[in-house]
Amino acid sequence: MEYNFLEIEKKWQAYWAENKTYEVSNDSSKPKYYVLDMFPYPSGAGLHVGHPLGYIASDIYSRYKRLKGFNVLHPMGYDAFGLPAEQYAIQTGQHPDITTQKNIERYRQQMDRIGFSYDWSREVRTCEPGYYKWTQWAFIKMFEHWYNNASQKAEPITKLVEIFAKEGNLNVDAAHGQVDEFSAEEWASFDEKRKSDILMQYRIAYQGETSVNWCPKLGTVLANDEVKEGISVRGGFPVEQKKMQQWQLRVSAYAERLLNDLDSLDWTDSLKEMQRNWIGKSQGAEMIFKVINGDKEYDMTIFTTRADTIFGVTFMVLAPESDWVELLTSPEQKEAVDEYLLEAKKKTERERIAETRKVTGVFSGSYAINPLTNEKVPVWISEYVLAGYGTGAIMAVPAHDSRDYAFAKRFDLPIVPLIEGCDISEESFDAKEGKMCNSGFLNGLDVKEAIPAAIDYVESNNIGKRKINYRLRDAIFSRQRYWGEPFPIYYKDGIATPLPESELPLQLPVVDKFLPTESGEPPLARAKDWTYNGYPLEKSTMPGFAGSSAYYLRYMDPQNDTALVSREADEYWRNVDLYIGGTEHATGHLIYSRFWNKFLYDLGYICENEPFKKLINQGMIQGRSNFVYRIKDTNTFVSLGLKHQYDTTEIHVDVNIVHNDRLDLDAFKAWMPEYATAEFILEDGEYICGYAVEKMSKSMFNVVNPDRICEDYGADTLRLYEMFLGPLEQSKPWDTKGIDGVHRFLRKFWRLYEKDGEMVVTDRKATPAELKALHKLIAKEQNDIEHFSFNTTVSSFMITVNELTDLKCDCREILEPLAILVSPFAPHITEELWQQMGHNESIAFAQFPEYCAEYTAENTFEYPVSFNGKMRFKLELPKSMSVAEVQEVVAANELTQKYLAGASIKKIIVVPSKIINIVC
RNA sequence: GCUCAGGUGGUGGAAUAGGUAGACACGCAGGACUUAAAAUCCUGUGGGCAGCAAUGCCCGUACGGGUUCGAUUCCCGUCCCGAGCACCA
Repeated sequence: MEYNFLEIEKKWQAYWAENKTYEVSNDSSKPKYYVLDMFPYPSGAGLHVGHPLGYIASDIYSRYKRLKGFNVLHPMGYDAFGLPAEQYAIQTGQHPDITTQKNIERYRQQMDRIGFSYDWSREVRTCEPGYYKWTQWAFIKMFEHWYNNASQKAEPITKLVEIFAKEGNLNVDAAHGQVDEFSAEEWASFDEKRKSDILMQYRIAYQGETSVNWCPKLGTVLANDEVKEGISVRGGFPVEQKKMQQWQLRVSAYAERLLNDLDSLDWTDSLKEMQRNWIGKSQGAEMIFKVINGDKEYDMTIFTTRADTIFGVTFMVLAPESDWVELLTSPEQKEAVDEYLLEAKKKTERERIAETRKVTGVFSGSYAINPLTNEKVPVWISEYVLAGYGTGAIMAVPAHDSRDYAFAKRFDLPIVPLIEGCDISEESFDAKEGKMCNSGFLNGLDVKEAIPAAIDYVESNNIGKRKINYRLRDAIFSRQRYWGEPFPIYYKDGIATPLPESELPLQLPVVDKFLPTESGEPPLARAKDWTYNGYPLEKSTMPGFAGSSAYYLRYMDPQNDTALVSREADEYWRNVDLYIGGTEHATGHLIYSRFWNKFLYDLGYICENEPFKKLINQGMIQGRSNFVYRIKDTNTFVSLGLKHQYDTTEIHVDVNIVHNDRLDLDAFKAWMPEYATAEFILEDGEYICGYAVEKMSKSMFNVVNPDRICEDYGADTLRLYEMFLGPLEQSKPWDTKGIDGVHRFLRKFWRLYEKDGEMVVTDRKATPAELKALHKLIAKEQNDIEHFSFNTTVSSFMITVNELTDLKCDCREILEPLAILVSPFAPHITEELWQQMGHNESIAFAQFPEYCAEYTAENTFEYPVSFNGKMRFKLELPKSMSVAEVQEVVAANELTQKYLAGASIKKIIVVPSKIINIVC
């Protein structure tokens, strides 16, 4: 019987579904292991071969862990709220729920076909009320808590109110927004609205005016990680800065913990580094400068990491959006400043980035007094200072900061060097090294000593204090969209109030259209009676990352309608042991999830401080596009090797009608009507296509659908081939060139068990050579899988099967464990073989550990013998021999004498089971 | 500009704590079976030199140095590709 993968795979997929083979219990005496994939957004295009890469790897690991005796939680679900479904709804009027359900169905079919061992009884969908109830619940909890810097955790807002009533806010060390100091008496005198406004500045989920990334084309605001180079990640539309009232999450309160706890995680260094950069901790000092506009005087605070350069300050710079601009613009300069601000405002974020190196600015007309030298320096306004970082104002030290230097050169401002012997004629000297000069009491100190010395001085003279700044911003949490979680918030006399928990979930209302209203309100304003007890409900919805921030907790206990996750379920599963997904979430989802997890941890709802212990970033699978070359103004196509003889146009051709870069001519003619009459200039009777590695996308005609691979080769071949392609973490183009080799392996594997249509598995004793082949594989496979080196594991399978074929192996003693070893990679074929051998219980795979223990390893080793590092011959010796014994044997060996050729041995280096080197 | 990860045959890639570089697979070439093809199987396949031959020798992991009996692996410098951040004071 031939290896009939279509029949086999259909049979076992049905069997697994019917027997609920992969459902997993929360109640088990086995140790737990939690393997998670980043759940997909179900897009209309379906899965392409790139998507399953990580899923196949996690499935292999899950199956492996089950074999090793773990109770494995391996769930899957859908990140179902999102922009594409809504954009589609706007265009077609089709409710996003309908398209989403349809896409999910398609995804499920595609995933089932690959033979994943997910426990589908635990599936979650972020757009279902039963799920988003808990997203809303968490939001209310964040609304009802504040972050206490003293205890380094979230605490109930009711406790804060008690403190305010007792002693005001003077001694409260909290993460907060703009608030003035007040006493207990003052607090008592405030009205409800004022109290509510103040508390809002402390809440972890809070509402406030902020400069946001506004995307006019999408009609919504976006988070920083949803914008790349001034363009929206989804859709690719320009983004501008706009001040708006928005819900936000005080992620910045957790900056220090998010940073510190990275050390405890088993993530790649590059990913941790990305998060460290995103959090962007910098230590420095805040300093107060007196600023004078005509006869008015103010104290202005700036932030610097280089307090030591205070003697070199020759001007100050404000961000154009800074509140100081209005206060410090002199009447004479008003016109020039207004003009500059207008220019700056007109530019989109993208233009500002593009003009990064173009120096612009305007003099405000005011002056600042250097608190150490009492020198008077001008205050300028320039785009190169960012409003959102530090205080939006800086002291400029052109000698030792490249940006200040460029500005000083452009506007002809003085430059005062502060480090002995530094050359600042061409560029600033930014390095933190050298001896200070021109710096009063700091003279002679090394820069590294001068920084703390300067800050000490500033602190003891009350002109500033030590300060740590983070680049991490609070997450903007409102979206002016329809297809997202509604906020469980209503406005009672203008005061934002959470719904009672019993009212959750607050379901997404019915609307007639999905566009914003004519007056610019979000789509929810179209809903009839969008109120609670007669009070208006919040009209914006939550962003995409809301639903994905805690989904891994929900899988632990997906049907629970009284808690996000029960205490028992959480204490059993704890957190994700292995998380596999793309690196594109490094500064989005992976920060928000860690924040969300830490918040719930602070409140005692869950027992682990970090959500994802180990994380692996699978590489992207790129497309491999093919090209044909049309001779200009004809319908004739010339093969790659001959195209230089003609003037041609390069045209993308569907990779599905190209095999090993050879074009299928008939399929090409049938592909599009305009090519029906195409003519070809061939080389050696074939049309050779050009190729390029590009992103896999419809427009490049390079999308390869996994269904098609399953159809032609089978799911097991697809699984093996995706792993064989190269290291998991590496990005690589999809190229079907090698898939035949992998498919050939599976057929060889099949033939090991079956000859001439019959199962040939005997009960004879295995030979030493057969046992050796198997043991090599067992040792290699365990080590490789633990290191996620799946590509080399597949190679080892091939080697072993080749060896056993040569040995004409037919004994159960070898073939039974071999099937088990291959099963995580190719589960369908191994189940079938297992069954045909007479083992009906597929669950018998659990015997794996016994098989490993039963066999002992080889006890001799073939040493390469080198002379001064050059390998000469091999020598087989028992592993149990001591180094001294080996040295003796080697010295006496006749081949040694031959290669010595009269020279004398200086020493013999023996590395057990590695090498023998003779130094002579 | 800063940070991180890389650079190995015609191709994808192996080499686990510094120990036989190129496993395995693709491709290519030759052969077996066949009327023929497909499928399958076998052999060869980094470069150079010598030899009828088995075989032997030399060079080779981006480039230049260093440490070592021995370096793809460790250290220093240069070049090149990729990713992330990008006026963060």
